[in-house]
Amino acid sequence: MNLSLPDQTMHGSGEGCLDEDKPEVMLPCFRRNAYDEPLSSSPYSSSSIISQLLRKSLPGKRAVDEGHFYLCSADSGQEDRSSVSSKDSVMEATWLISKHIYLQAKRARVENIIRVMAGSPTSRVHGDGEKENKRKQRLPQHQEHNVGASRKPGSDNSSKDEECHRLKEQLHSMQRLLRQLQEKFLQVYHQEDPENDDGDDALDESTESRYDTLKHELTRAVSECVDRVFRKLPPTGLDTSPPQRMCPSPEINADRKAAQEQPQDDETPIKTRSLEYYEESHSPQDQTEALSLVVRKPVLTPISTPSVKRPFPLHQTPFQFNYSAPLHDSQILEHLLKYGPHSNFLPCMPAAAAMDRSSPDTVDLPWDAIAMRSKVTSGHLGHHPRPSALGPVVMDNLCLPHVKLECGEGMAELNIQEGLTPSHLKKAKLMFFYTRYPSSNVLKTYFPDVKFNRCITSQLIKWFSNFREFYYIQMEKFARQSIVEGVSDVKDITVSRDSELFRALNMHYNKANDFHVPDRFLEVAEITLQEFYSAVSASKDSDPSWKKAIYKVICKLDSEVPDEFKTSSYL
DNA sequence: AAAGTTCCTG
DNA sequence: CAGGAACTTT
Repeated sequence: MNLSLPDQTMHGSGEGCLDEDKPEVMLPCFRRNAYDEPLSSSPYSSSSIISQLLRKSLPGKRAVDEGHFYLCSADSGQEDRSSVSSKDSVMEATWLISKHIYLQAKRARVENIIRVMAGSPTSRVHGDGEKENKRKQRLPQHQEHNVGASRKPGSDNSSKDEECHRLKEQLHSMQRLLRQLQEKFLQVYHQEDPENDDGDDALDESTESRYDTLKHELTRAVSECVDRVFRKLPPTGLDTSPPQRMCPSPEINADRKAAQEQPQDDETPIKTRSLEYYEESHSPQDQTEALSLVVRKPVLTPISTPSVKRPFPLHQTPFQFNYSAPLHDSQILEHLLKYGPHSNFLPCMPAAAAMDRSSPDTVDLPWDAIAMRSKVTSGHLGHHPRPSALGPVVMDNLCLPHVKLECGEGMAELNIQEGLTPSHLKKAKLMFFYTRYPSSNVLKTYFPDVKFNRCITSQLIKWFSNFREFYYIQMEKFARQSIVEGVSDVKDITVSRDSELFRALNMHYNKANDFHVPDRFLEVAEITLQEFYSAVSASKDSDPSWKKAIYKVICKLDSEVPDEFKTSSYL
C-alpha cells in the first residue's frame, strides 16, 4: 500500500524558530523528495535506511562510505565537491535524516492506526489522526493538542490511544533530539570553520575524521531510532516488550550517595518496566538540593570492559543528568548529544561504534536491553581534591524499558520538556563561573535542549541576575570585611581557593563541589573584590549608584563558556 | 515598545 | 529563586 503522506506539512514558515513539533522544518531542497513511496519494503531493516535514501537520491554510488552525502544532486548538478561540500552535505544529511525519521514514524503510525481500525470497523475511515495545525505562533507553552482521531474515541480502545500517544511521543522526542543534533552539527562546524588560519594539517585531518565518526554514529543512531519506532508497533496493539535483559548490578562508588527522586512516572504501565533505578540511601542533608547528578555509565554488556571506563575526561567535568521526564527511547541520540560522538562511552549502544566496524548493518541489539538510565544524587558536600576527577560517579544503571508515561490523562501535549529543570539550573550556575552576563543568544546556544520562548529566556536571564546579585553581595560583604580587618592595600586583596569568599561562592554555584572552578573565575572574583574594596575605601559608596561602575568593569571580564556546556544536558 | 538590569520582597 | 517595580538601554 502506498500511503501517500498528507502533505499539509509543507508550509515552511520561512525560517526562524526551530519550533518543536514541526518536523517539516526542513531545508527547502528536501521538501520535495520522493518520499511518497516507502523507501524500503522492509521497514524493520534498521541500518540501510540512510543508504537507501542516498541511493535513491543519487544514482552514483560513492555516498555513504566516505561520509559524504551528496543529496541535492538534482538541484545542484554543478555542485563542485570542493571543500564546502563536506560541510553542507553533512548538514543536509542531518536534515534529510530528520525528515526521513519523521516520515517513517508517521507511516508507522498510520499503519498502526489502520491496523487498529481494522479491528473496529465502525471507526471513521479518515483515521488520519494527524493534522497538526502548525498554528502555534508563539506562546509555545500551549499545548497543541494531540491530534489523532483516537483522541477520545470513547471509553474503549485505550490501547489504541496509548499506541498513538506513544508513537507521537517518540516522534517528538526524536525530533527534538534530532534538532539538537542538527544544532550540534552546526555548532561544531561553525567552530572549526571560521578562519582556519591555524592551518594545521594535522588538525584538519583529525577534524575530518571527527566528523566522519560523528556522521556515522548519527546515521546509526538515527537508524536505530527509526527501527525502534517500528518495533514498537505492537502486532496487536499490545505488549511489545521484547525480552528484557537485566542490567548487572551497578558499581557504586563509595563516596557517592545514590539517587532518589523518581520522576513522575511512577505508574509505570505494567510490564516493560524492569529495574528503574537502584535506590541508594542518601544523606538527608542533601535532600534540600533538588538537584541530582546523573551520570551515565556503560551498562555491562558482553563487550563492555569489566572496568568501568570513566565517562569523561579527567580534565572535564563529569556529565550530570537529570531528566525531569521519563526518558524516551532515543537515548542514543541523547547520548550523542551529551557525550559527543567520541565518548567511547555509549551506554545506549555499547561500543556500537567500536564493534560495528565490521558489520554496518549490525546492531540488532534490543534497545530495551541496552537503553538504561542512571541516576545519582549529588551527595556529599565534601571537598574533593580532584573534584573533576571524582565527579558524581555513583550511578546506577537500569534497563529502561521503553516509553511509558502518559502525562496525566489529558496529556494535551507530549512530554516536550518545556521548562527548565534543576539540571539546567545547575548548569547555569556553573556557566556563571565563566560568564556573569550571558546574552540571550549565548543562553540559547548553551541550552540546546531547551525550547526557548519568552518565559524561558526571562527565567534564564533572571537566574543569572540572581547569581550576580548573590555574587555582588558577597563581594561587597567581603570587601567591607577586609576593610574592617584593616587591610590597607588593594594588593593585599586576593582570592584563592582557600578564601572564605571563594568558599561561599563555590558553595552557591557549585554546591556539590564536583566542578573544577576555572582559575579565571578566581581572577575575576579577585578583581571584583578589589573593585569593591577600592570603592568602599574611597567612600564612593555614598553615591547611590556607586556599584554601577563596578558592574561595568565586571561585565567585561566574561569569558567564553567551554563548548562542553553546549551539549544538551551537560550536567 | 521590548529587552535587560538592579533592587526589594517573600 | 521567583515576582514585581523601577529604571536604562536599544
